[in-house]
Amino acid sequence: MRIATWNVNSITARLPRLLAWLESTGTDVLCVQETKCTAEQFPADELRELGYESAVNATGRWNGVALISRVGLEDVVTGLPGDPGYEGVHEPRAISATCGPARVWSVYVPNGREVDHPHYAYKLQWFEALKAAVAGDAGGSRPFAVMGDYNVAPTDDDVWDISLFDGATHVTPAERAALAELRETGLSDVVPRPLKYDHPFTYWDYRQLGFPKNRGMRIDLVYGNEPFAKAVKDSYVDREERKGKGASDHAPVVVDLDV
DNA sequence: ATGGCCTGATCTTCAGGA
Repeated sequence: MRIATWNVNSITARLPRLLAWLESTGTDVLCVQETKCTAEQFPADELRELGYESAVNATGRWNGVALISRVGLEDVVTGLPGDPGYEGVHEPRAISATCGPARVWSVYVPNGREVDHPHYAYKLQWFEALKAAVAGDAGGSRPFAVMGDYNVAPTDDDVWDISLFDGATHVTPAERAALAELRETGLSDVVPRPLKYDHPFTYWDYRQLGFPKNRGMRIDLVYGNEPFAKAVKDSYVDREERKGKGASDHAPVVVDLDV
């Protein structure tokens, strides 16, 4: 089974690329982030024509997550149980379902903006709720993974130049501690291989030739439990999809499972 | 080419992204 995660930065703007990519890669299950659409605008019909079911948690121009599957989509849970909310709003940042042999989450962790911004405290609270919500399945015997845009670079090597991140979000000890606590529920970081250069970055800023200069970050992560991790045969970042006009600023992370 | 983003909505300017 081929499973992947991809922050598409608007599923409406990305639709032609998304459909072509699903067909060319033969992906069975895709976790999507930043749909940037309402539930009504979500392209369920176009996906169904390709043979995919979909489940979506989206409310408009910001955030939004989805699961797309051609191997089953059952027991959908929309949203994050215990979600702390931001300014009184429960944003669409999580959805989970059973897709064939695996239980899967698609998550879009809050950005945090600045370390002293309320959004950063929200980010850490959101991680706490995520940990509590996934702990049971993480320790279970069924293949299970939390996949998505974590908005945290796990190590200094996961950004192109750590010296440029002094005081910035995405690399702070508190954010990395949140990742470590999440792993302690029984999850491990399924690190993909890069298709070029020496590090599997998954995001490159649109600005200042970030992609051609490989000024990237690895912030799109696959956290799998032991049965999931044992089934991994290959994993890679599809940087080809970051190329050219009409690309998202994130590349898909693909995982091939022997399940 | 010596400087260079993209998205959708509040829609010709903005917030947000990371």
